Amino acid sequence: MTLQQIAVTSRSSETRLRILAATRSLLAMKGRRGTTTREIADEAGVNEATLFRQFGNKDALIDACVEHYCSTVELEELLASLDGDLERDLVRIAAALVQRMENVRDLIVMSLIEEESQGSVGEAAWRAPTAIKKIVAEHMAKRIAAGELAGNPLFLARFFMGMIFSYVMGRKRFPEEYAADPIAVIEFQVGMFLNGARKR
Amino acid sequence: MTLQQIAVTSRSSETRLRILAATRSLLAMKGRRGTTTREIADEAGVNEATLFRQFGNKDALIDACVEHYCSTVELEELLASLDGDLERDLVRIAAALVQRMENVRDLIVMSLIEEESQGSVGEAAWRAPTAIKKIVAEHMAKRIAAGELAGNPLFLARFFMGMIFSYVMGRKRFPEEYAADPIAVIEFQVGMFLNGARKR
DNA sequence: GGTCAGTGCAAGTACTTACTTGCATAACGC
DNA sequence: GCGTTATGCAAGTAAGTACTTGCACTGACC
Repeated sequence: MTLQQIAVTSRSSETRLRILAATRSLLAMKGRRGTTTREIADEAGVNEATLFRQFGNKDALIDACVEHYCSTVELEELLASLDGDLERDLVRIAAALVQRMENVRDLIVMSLIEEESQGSVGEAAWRAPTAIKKIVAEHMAKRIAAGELAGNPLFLARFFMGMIFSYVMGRKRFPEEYAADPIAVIEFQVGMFLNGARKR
Repeated sequence: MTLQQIAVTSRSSETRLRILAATRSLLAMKGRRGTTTREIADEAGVNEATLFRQFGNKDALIDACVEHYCSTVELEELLASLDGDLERDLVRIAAALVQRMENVRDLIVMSLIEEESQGSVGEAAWRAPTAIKKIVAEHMAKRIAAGELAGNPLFLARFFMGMIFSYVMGRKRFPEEYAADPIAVIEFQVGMFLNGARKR
């Protein structure tokens, strides 16, 4: 690869990013079929032909978009931030989960539509959340072993994840109801969860 | 209206039902834009022209479909089935919520897509669930007043609803994970909720 | 038997949309 | 200045899609 090619690639990769961003936002609003390539090009401030020259066709573009925004997340920092205090740890995990889920919220919704759930969206959208869910399950298992919590670690993890999931979706669909401080809501939810699962 | 018209109407109303059913199932799979009138007609075993003669245009058809499947639910029998036992009542409410939400699950998902949430789907899909949510909130208020539960009735109702919501969605998206007996899951969830909210 | 609404059928219209293509131009490294 | 590469522009193609229309048929009612 010559120096020229490198420079050229960097120019083109910038337009690629703009196209991906436009695709993403339109996809969230209108869905796969509702989004037209012309709209994407306009939103990205790019000619429609450029879009096809870069990605080949619409499907490949959407695949690239999904992959780009669902790249595997580094979760080491999350794990590193846990300090052993049950409630504090769960709040931190919940906060991370809320953040990652909101990042790909629209893609998650798309993955719930039957047609999309078989495509690339279905798997990719849940990558970060399921990774965190695994962490949660392991955490639960430890705490159960330590006698702090009671129940099945997988069930608890699912419950925990569902709690966050419904919060993220609720905030999107009913913003006026969920106007409260997110931290406070997270703490309330974790509190409910902890009371519910704590061994008594 | 002559007797002939009545008979005719009953014939046409049967085809209307078939069209509505077809619309619904395709809508769930492919979304508003992804569903074509030709597909609907084929699925309903009806000529495409009939579809337009009956409903005028595609939008009106979809509106009619949504309205038809989101008709207000009679909740008296639910209220009547409550007997004052906190846990048993909550299980019954949860079961009703699961059932109604699953009935309109696809429409609920559609209502989460930005474009649809302004249309007729957005409001109609949540009719039954919000009606039940109101019941839940009143129930919670009573139990809080009675000193059995602690917290804000609205928050509790939201939490309760979110719990069920995530279960219904989870069952759709990850059927293998949620293969367990629904009743058992509901009881588990209600148990978690109760422990979480119970005054201590 | 005659009437009439509801439907099937086939063809057609107007529009959108994914995708292409040929050419001019701008950016960049040499 | 020169070649290469990415892009803009404009026009076009092929397919799909919402919706229409005219005609023939059926089946219930009078």
